[in-house]
Amino acid sequence: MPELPEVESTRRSLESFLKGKRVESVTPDEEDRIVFDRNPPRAVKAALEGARVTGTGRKGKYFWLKLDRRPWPVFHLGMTGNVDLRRPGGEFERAWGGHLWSEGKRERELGYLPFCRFRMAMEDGTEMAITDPRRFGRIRLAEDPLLEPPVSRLGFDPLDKVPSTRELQAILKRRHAPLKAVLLDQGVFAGVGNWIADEVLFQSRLSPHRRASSLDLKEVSVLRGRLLHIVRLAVAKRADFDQYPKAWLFHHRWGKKEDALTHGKKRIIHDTIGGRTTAWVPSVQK
DNA sequence: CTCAGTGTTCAGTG
DNA sequence: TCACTGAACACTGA
Repeated sequence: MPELPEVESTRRSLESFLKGKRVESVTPDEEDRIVFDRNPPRAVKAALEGARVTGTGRKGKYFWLKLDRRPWPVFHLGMTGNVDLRRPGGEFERAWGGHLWSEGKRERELGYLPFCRFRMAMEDGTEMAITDPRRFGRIRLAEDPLLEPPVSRLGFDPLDKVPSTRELQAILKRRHAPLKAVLLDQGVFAGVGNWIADEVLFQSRLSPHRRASSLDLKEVSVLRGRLLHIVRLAVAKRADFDQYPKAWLFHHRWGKKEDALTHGKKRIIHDTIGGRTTAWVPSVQK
């Protein structure tokens, strides 16, 4: 699920649950060499246990905990990763969405989270868990996340420093790939994922097949404006889908239904562009 | 049984 | 070197 709004909402939850607290114990999945691809589980455990969380950071879809010593843990949730949190004595709840949603009843009763790859308990009993069925997510250590790959290779974060329309046009001028593919390029638009890219194109009335280099200044300006609007609104809503405006393509794009229509009753079609399913509306997007 | 999926990386090619 | 494309990764659920 996680694109920028889900990850930023997760970071904010972590900030409120963990900041200022000391890590009591860490329980990684000891067998997992996929999620822990660079640093073994025991190294992550050693880095965290006994350290105090002083804050959190994020760029694009990567986020990290700041500790009172180095290195710091850096997380990526991949396609199916999620963070669950619980207050002392409480139940695990998802770190993003309108309300922190509860896990299923069975899991609650058993105190068990399916596909749990990492668990951390603070001195006051607060707990954080990462679940990830597909294991495309990653947990790594870094001395300074912003200065080392992969975070250092990211482009601009739409919530952070955004290039001017002219600067953005200069970047796009160099790219001949379809606009959709370039929007997904984390080296340009850090944090943009499949649904945000499609939503930006829909609201900008631009075809996902357009070559990025073909946009005129006005089109770049609209694209830039829609990107900022969509990301800011989604973050303001804490990535609670139900609160996104009814007119957003988001609510109608799922399922690849043959007869899918937008809020305005326009036909939605699905193409594969940049290797990803792209939902778009030919009668609106040119 | 087959296939797609809210993501990233790497190999091959131009 | 850079840009682009498609496959691979891992696993569930439709």
